[in-house]
Amino acid sequence: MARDGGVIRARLLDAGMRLAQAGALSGLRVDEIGAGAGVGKGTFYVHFPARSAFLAALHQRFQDQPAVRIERTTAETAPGLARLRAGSPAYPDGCRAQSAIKAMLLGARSEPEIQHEVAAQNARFGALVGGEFRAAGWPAPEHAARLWVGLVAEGAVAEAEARRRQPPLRATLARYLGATPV
Amino acid sequence: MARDGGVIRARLLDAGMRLAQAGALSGLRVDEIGAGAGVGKGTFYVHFPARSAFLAALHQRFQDQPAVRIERTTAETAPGLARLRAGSPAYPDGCRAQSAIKAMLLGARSEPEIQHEVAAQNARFGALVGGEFRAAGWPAPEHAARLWVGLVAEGAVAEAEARRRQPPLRATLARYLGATPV
DNA sequence: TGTACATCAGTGAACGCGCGTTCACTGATGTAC
DNA sequence: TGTACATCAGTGAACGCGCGTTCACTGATGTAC
Repeated sequence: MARDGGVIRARLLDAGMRLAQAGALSGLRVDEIGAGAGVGKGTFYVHFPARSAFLAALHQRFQDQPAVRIERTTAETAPGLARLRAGSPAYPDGCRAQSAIKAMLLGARSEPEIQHEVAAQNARFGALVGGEFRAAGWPAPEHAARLWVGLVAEGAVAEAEARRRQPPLRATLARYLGATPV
Repeated sequence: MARDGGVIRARLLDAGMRLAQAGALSGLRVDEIGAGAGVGKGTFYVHFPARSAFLAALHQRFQDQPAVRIERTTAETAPGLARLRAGSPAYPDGCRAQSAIKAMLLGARSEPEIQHEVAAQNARFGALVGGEFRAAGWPAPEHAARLWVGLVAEGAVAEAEARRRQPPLRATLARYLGATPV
């Protein structure tokens, strides 16, 4: 594992993502994950102490992608609603490049085994967004942030179901922020 | 069952709600439900053909309460954003009276066994809300409606976690609709 | 009123299966001399 | 270069447990005569 740079571990995670496209996180089976990665069932436990740790790693890996994308997009914008408007499309874009969105965004929060990790992730994200609302002078920035995160996630799920970008949906998102496009 | 007016069936559903407070829907065990209702495990199958049917009934029963409440609240308001503003607090209020909100609102959509029923419920709700946005002249009323439903649900979950009404959160919800309170 | 019989909700032990986890083993790779 | 040994990722059969579902039985209630 140290020697091969984590190739098999990565392949297991890849397989997990692929399988999560089809169903919920709770539907992932250890042996299917192994089979999907082209390794035996026992190999799974060489790389992960338990199924729940795998789920947590999978979720983390999923969230990394939109997070990185948002950072890159907004690095040079000043805090405030403008930055939210600039950064929010990055979230569905970052998700859309991945396949298991619905399982991740809908299922993860209610998966008891990883609820804690997921909540932590969301809180970190919420804190970031809260800063923007505070800079914009909204009266209850934490609440606004929480709702906004939920809104963006819902939008991402909708795009995932439609299987393509939905500009009117993104415009509607922006409108919720207070912009009123024609 | 016909004779007793469905008392035991109701007690099973009550027990299900009570148990769903603690964990996810997927955590509900048939024998625990029976025990919670004070009946034997086998009795469960006298009243429900399978566990999945029970989950669907539970979710339906949960959604009925906010639905009724919204109808009652908005019956005499004209269509449009005003009606959304008037009706939306009814949703968290209707949920808050119940205990299993998080399981219902977060978990149900990703529970493969009842996904279909849940989606149907949401669609019905979304169509209703879509009418308001259309009346208000929003450019993409279906998208707005879907996002709004998600937003209200997220707000209800947040209130459930806080275990009390959150007026600033509700004000923030209203603000997303375009009102800009001081 | 009393007796025999039918019905059916309720019961919980037993069944069966799926699946996460373990473990003794294999064989490839690295190291010492 | 060759030999012996150590290490450790990979393997899959076997284990064990939890849990949904079944089923033969009980006993209360209703009905016929």
